[in-house]
Amino acid sequence: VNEASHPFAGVVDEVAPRLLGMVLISAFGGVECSVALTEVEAYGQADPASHSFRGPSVRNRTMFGPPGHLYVYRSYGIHWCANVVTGPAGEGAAVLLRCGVPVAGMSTMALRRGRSDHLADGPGKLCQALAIDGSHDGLDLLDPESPIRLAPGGPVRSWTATHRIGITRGTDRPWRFVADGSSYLPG
DNA sequence: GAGCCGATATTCT
DNA sequence: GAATATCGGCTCC
Repeated sequence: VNEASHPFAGVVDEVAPRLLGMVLISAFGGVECSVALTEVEAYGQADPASHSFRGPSVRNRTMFGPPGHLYVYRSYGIHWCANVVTGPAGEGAAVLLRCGVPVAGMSTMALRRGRSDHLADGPGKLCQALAIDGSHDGLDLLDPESPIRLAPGGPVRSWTATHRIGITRGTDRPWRFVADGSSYLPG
């Protein structure tokens, strides 16, 4: 499969909304948990808000790898955050997965979260519910053998683009994408 | 619900 | 030393 035909090889802010409605699945210990993505954010090349802005480093090197792979980083020293790498290898772009609605494995996700609501309505919570951590950085999300993968989901009718959350630079870019409709709202 | 704040690891100045 | 792509507990309403 050449890079140009890869589903996530395009420009990050065009790929990002296409992730809405897709199902992120984790399978550990024979238990499959999944969420349908409802909120994502694009982080691109020459983007001062992006981890890739200052070039490759030990932390962000996965961002500069091929598209469709999982980039996981630690946020505020406490939480894990998951991203889908986009664009051709070498570009350094990725989409942060901010929110999803539970699809399967709810009881396991509730155990991991220590509560039965608000299972994946935030980037750190989403990773905790799916048991995603730094050891999973670099996994190929489109590999059927991968314990963490992406699958097509129900269609998202429409989405809204707004400013990104929790950043202080590059705030002008409307690169946060939220699926419209009550069943897809964060929270 | 909104607003404040501490926890904590890694990067950057 | 300061900042950070967050969260949960706490106070107030």
